[in-house]
Amino acid sequence: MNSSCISRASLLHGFPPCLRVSVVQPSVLRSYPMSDIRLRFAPSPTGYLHVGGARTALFNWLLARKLGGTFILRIEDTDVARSTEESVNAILEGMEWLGLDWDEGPFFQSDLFPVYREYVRTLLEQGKAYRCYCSAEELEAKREAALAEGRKPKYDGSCRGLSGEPAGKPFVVRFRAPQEGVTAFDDLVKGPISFNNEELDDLIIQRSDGTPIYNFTVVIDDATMRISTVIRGDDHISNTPRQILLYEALGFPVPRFAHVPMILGSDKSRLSKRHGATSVMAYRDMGYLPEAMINYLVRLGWSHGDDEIFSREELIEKFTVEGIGKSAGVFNPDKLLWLNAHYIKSGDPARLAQLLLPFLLERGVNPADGGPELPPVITTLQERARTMLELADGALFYYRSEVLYDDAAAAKQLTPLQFPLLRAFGEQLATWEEMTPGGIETLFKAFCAAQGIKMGGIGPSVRVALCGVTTSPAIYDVIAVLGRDETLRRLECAVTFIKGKTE
RNA sequence: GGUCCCAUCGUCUAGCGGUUAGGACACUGGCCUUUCACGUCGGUAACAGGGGUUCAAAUCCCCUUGGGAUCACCA
Repeated sequence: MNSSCISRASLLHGFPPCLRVSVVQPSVLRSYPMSDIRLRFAPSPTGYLHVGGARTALFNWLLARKLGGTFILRIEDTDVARSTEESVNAILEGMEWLGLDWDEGPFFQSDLFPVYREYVRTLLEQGKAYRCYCSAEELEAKREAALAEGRKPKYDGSCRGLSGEPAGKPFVVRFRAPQEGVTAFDDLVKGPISFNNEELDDLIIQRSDGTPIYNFTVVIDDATMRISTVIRGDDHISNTPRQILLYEALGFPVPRFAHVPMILGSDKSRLSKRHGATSVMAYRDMGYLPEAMINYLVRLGWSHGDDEIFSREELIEKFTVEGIGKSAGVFNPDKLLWLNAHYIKSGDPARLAQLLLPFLLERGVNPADGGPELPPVITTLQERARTMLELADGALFYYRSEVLYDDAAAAKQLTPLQFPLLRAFGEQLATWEEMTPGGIETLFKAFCAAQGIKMGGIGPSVRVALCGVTTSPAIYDVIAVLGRDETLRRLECAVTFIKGKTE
């Protein structure tokens, strides 16, 4: 291995003592010697955490956890104009919601500008970079002309050989890229990829305002943070040869690359808002569980035989880069919904109760104000809710003091014909001992036998009396959760309602 | 347009020379059932096209076609 190169690089180019986040530095020092496996997620804070970014983060996190490596979060905010603090917070919030914890960082590239400038100076001194005085307008004009004539819109190198330095004139710094030869790498997911160097031009590494540019900072950071494998979106493939050239010019070892395919919308174009929500947090607000999102995301582009359901532990155990597919995949909300339903169905009611609370409060219901305990309520609803929204809506009737009768349901089930039945059933229930679902079922059976009716003769009207609607959890469960007193109260209300109707 | 990447049911995918091409979502038929669901049993549905290599190709190679990415003083 090239570990000697790595340690040399880190010794020579370690972090300056000026990192903004104070908790960061001790962990840097502590973790560096601990592991050679170092992965990172490096989003740019120009928006929320979208599902594509989240999946990239997940793959990095999974590999780090599987191999006992280190997972680093780095915020790529070198574009001061487009980066915002809200975006940083949104990304952090998304990562936390998904449970993707990081071992080092978050680092901010904007804190490292002096470091980058130092490397630029070195490259300049070594003649591996040069000042370019062409204006942005000039360049744009040349590019358009080239495109119009069908030539490559590539920098013409006019400042390559400049020696005089017009003082005071603004300049950018360009990397002097080799114009011949081939740059190749063996991508961990795509296989061997190579580019002719003549396709590459002298990329700008520092703007005229002195700030560095992504393709440069990403190399410096991945090298100094000793990232062993770079897992990122395959929209970065075409950047990779330029970056490799930079690694070499800087004398850094080149990391391994794994370019994961994009996520597409239903029309197979790049996933965007017009396909629906793309923000991870939007899914939380729509009532999705983080484990469903994780499970969905990991299966979009990664597989382990025919397995579909993975716990976090299983993922850490089974994840491999080899399992990542090469082709882009369509984001399928239906499957996400199915996974969400699965996790709601099999989730721990007490935990779901915690997660459900905000949705309930949003609907003006606070279980703390009275009514049945939330976990048993959830148990009756789990297999009929696909999202937390549906779970919340389904739980409302338990907590409303007034049952809201659906017109059609009341018209059909709360009739004078049912009046004596409901009243008689209430009388039976008032003295019934066993208030468990099974016990209540026994009561219903006995009641039906005594009245000479079938379940269909009493069940539906009791349901409407208690829930107000014709669709609800199993009626035995509802009664058990509501309790005798509340059930009797609602039965009485229904009886009164019928009486009111006939008068 | 140049360069690069990709190609199995509608969608996510298994397959890594020999399979009746499997699973999942969705759709759909039956069963279960006091409602709605859940569950369960079954069904429809794919190797983009053309050349090779091979006894044998969804699997390997080439071409075509189709999709995507990228060509910024964005990341």
